[in-house]
Amino acid sequence: MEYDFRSAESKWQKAWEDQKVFEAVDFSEKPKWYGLVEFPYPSGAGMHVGHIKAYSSIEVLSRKRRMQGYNVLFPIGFDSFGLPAENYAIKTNTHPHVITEKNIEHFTSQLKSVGFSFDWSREFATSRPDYYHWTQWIFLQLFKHGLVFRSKTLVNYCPHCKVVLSNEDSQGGKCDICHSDVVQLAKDVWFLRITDYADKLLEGLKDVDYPDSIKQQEISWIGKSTGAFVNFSLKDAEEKLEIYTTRCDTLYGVTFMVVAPEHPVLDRYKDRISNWDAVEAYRKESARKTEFERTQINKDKTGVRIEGLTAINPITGKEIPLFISDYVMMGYGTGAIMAVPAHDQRDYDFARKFGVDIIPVIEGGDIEKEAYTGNGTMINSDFLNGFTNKRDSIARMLEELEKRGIGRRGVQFKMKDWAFNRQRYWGEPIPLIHCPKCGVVPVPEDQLPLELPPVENFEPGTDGKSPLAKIDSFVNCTCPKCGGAAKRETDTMPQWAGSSWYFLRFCDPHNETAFADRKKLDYWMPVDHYNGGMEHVTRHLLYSRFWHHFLYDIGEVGTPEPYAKRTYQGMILGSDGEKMSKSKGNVIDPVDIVKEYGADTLRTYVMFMGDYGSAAPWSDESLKGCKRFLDRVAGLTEITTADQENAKLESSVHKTIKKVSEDIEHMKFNTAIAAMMTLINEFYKAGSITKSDLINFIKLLSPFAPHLTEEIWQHIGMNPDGKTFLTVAKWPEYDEAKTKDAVKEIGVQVNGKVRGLVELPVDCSKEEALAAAKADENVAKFLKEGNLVKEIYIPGRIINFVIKK
RNA sequence: GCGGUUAUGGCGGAAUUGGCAGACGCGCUGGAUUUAGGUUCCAGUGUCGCAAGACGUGCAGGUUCAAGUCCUGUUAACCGCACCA
Repeated sequence: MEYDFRSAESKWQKAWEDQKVFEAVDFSEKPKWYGLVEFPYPSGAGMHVGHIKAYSSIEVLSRKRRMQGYNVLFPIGFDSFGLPAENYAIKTNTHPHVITEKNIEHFTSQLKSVGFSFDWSREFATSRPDYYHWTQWIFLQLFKHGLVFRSKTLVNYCPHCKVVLSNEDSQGGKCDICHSDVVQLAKDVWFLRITDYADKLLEGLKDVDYPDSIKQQEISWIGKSTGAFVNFSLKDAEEKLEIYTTRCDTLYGVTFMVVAPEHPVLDRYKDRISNWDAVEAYRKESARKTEFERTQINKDKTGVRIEGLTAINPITGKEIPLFISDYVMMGYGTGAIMAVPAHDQRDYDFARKFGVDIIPVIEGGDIEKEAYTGNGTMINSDFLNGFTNKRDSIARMLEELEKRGIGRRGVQFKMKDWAFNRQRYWGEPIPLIHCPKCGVVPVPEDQLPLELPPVENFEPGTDGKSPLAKIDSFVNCTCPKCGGAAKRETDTMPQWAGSSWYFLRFCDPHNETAFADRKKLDYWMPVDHYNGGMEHVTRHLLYSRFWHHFLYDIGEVGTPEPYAKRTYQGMILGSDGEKMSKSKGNVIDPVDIVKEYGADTLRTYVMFMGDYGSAAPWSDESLKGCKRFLDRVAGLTEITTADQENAKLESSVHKTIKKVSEDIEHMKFNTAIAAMMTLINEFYKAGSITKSDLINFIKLLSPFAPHLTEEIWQHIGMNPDGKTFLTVAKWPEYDEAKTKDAVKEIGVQVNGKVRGLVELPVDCSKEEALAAAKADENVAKFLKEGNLVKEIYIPGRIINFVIKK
């Protein structure tokens, strides 16, 4: 068959679109299937090959589901708020809206050229008011339920981007956008209380089908630990200093305390601290350090002893010294610790440097050399002496602490509340109003969307305020509560806000009276299969699960978890094995590939290049191999000349249907394609095939190479009216009986080494099998070398003779 | 330091879960077609060996009739978190 992919691909894309083949129908007799991919940020650079790989898995599954008779929702939209558009706007003095819409248009045509079967009728962009109306609405619900709060605390601040960042956006002490070092600044910040949902986010993982690697990463990010809060008295003071510990049973070994430099207790006792100058100098120094310096260059412990304040070990009553040191973080626990130098290496290092006592309370190790962190019998610990099990001694101590009223059981999370405001223009305005009389007042829901006002200059202010702060007409407003003069919040939401609920909007994208109709949500949700990048596990995935759990709690959605199943794709590396980057010059533009080799070749190659979840380098040669395969598929029409089904070929076809069907389900796309390559090799070897063989073959290939197979389908007369598409034809079924061979060639081993091959009926008896094996000349030769002591026959697998020499 | 993942030809990777290691593709070698290059087609291709055969899944042991797969120890690489009390 003559096949020109350039004309055929655009022809079929148009035909599918005209006939609305991929539009999902709300409510249907068919079973529903909701497949989701992470909607793209419409960057000016356009589509990346990574997008192709990320989307192709759900694309293939969606196409297969349609052929299997499902009502499929496979939507796409744009996550279009964000810094790149804004920075570009600053550079070129163009409105980010204009740039964004232009990029969306460009991205749309690129995505369409690959032939993805998205339901474009549901497309939306998070930066359009009809969408962010509802992002703001959900924010107001969070506010009304006490999950939004403002607090002046130390936050991650990027001096380059001039924005406050969430913990998730500053992992490793680097700004996620520009990779500058993040500094700690005390700022007034809006937080979302994601920590209130820490337990639910942890528990919810038990009910979803995510790979362990994803679950583990979420679990460690949430970082739940159980332990105890213990109150330490300060000598001659009312105040108690509370600490958090996971090993309260080592309390007898506590010989000093350390508080974080930022700990507020110090200010309250300023007058009593005789070396206040030294304390303050140390505080200033650690404040100046970046997160990187504080955590990475930390081998040498530094600190200052606080003169004039003494703590008391609540269990022994002994006086112990108090220090400040930046190895204690204000952001975890209470910002103060009890130090057990005998059994914690950090405390040990500190104690050695500052000459504090080291009292062992667990037997074992060599305290002269290092802290002992292993298990052992409790010593020097009064009522705990003799305990050998950590769990028992902790339980016993907790009991004692509670009895004496000096401590209690407690839980801590590493995860922090979500810093939710950005001092930038291109994001959802936070719908809150500051009223001098009423305090913080939410914008009434009927006034949503609170639209972004036009701005002349997108540059963030040097005063750490958003560009919106410069627009008087936006800032000045009346308080919805008292009607007095008030000021609007001028910060916007972070980039992650819009994507925290977008999968819900796809269920009802044009709704003007609600974020989505509840009946439609109940029909489509949860997402059956969500594929995306590993880099979103501790951000988008966590954030969106949080919002969904919240919406569930307030009765807006029907399930706590939004995604029934989550998978991820491995990265496509440059052909040099390095991560693709402009500076390395190893970037592959998928649009170039579509133009030169066709969308089908690109799609097939991306799915064939290796294990879906693993990184794999790009190879032009392998890509050409896939093109060759598809050309051979096009050539199949030439050999579709047989009238009679060849039994052997028929069996191969059925085996392949089974293999491809199962492999797609398990996301083993590479072996699915390999099986089709094997089959086509058999086809050509046989010389001729039947029309039925061809139809089954193109059906299997259709999800991967939809254009070529659609063209063949028409070519062989299966689409007479131009509307009977292969794309929605019935997925082939296999006959289990025909996938089973009557005879099978199996290996014959002597002492575990293969010495021959015999062809045997699958159901043949042990006697027959062994006889046939022994008849093999080479096997017989090896059997002569010793006495036969054992005969093993596993039908269909192996024969093994054990001989003794 | 903690958690996770991985290690198989020249390369990307297979192996129905303990049963013929290297499917499929790339590359390479030889041949055919072609004026040549490219394309296409045929044959070959783990290593050593003329062969018989021996060896072979990071390394060292072990279990088993049989180990890429299970167990013990070990090394390396990658990813995530990290002074988390």
